[in-house]
Amino acid sequence: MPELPEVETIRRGLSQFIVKKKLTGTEILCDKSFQGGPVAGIVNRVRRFGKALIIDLDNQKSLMIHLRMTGQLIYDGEGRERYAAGHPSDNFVAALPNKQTRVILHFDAGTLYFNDQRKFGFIKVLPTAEVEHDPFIKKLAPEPWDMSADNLYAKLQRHKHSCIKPTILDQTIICGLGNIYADESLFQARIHPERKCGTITRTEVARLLAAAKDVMEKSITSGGSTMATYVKADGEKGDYLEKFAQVFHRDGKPCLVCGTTIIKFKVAGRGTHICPHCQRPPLSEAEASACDSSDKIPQKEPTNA
DNA sequence: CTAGGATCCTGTCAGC
DNA sequence: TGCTGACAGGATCCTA
Repeated sequence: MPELPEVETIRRGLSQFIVKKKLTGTEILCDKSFQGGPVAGIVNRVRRFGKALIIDLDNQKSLMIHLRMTGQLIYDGEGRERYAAGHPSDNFVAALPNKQTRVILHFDAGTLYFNDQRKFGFIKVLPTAEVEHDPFIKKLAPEPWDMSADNLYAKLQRHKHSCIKPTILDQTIICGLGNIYADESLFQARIHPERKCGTITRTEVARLLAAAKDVMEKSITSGGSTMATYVKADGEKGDYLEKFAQVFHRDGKPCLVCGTTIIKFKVAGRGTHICPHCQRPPLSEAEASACDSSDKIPQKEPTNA
């Protein structure tokens, strides 16, 4: 799915097109993709909590939308405009609804299609007052901009035996990072994704937090990333990967910092990209126990040729 | 409590 | 061409 920058890009785009418009009804093409009863009303605003999008109506009802891995939102204006976010494919120009359309939201002056290939995403109707008490929303950690390095360090200490990468993908630890930005942040902070959280120094945590903010800010500024899958809410392709990605999907290519070949491997089941020179591998148990200097960053020389 | 793996679902792509 | 297995920008559930 889109990560935080993509969802924020979608939020900004969608706000322009549906705020003040009237949602007149819904068509559910896939029961799994929609929770709740019939809904209608004027759109007051479009909010975002982490990677979840919230459309508030003027009658105390809200729609919560989570795109997960393959969701996309396509807004058809009054004939001319089509604004899309999510899986670009041909859905942006093809006739809708199509095979992947799960829910259709009818507005008085347009139509919003929720497409989702893998059906992991969903739209849920709930009272506006309950949005912030929703189990998913409630559990979300602060976003990097609202979190101190000390706070993050303390949280990582509670998972000291876990690898750093899957831990920062946990939205209850830090909110907003997904697979791309986790890889990019770790690269920028020069931290190997398999380092145990307990070995990450305060200095490194500060660097990681700064990197997370930096890569996501840059992506939001450029309108979100694209991997042939995600485009801006106005249908233009975001170009984060081309412009800013240092490691993601660059395996086999030279590191832009040192020239070492970027490699891809799996960490906790997720595809992971690193520069093996810039991101030194973690120490082995034996090496770690031989090193008792706590202010020293435990790293060893790269082993790649 | 943490840690790791399986799982939801469909489509695409590489390799026979 | 057709088949098969691997994989995919997320998050939850189950087990140890």
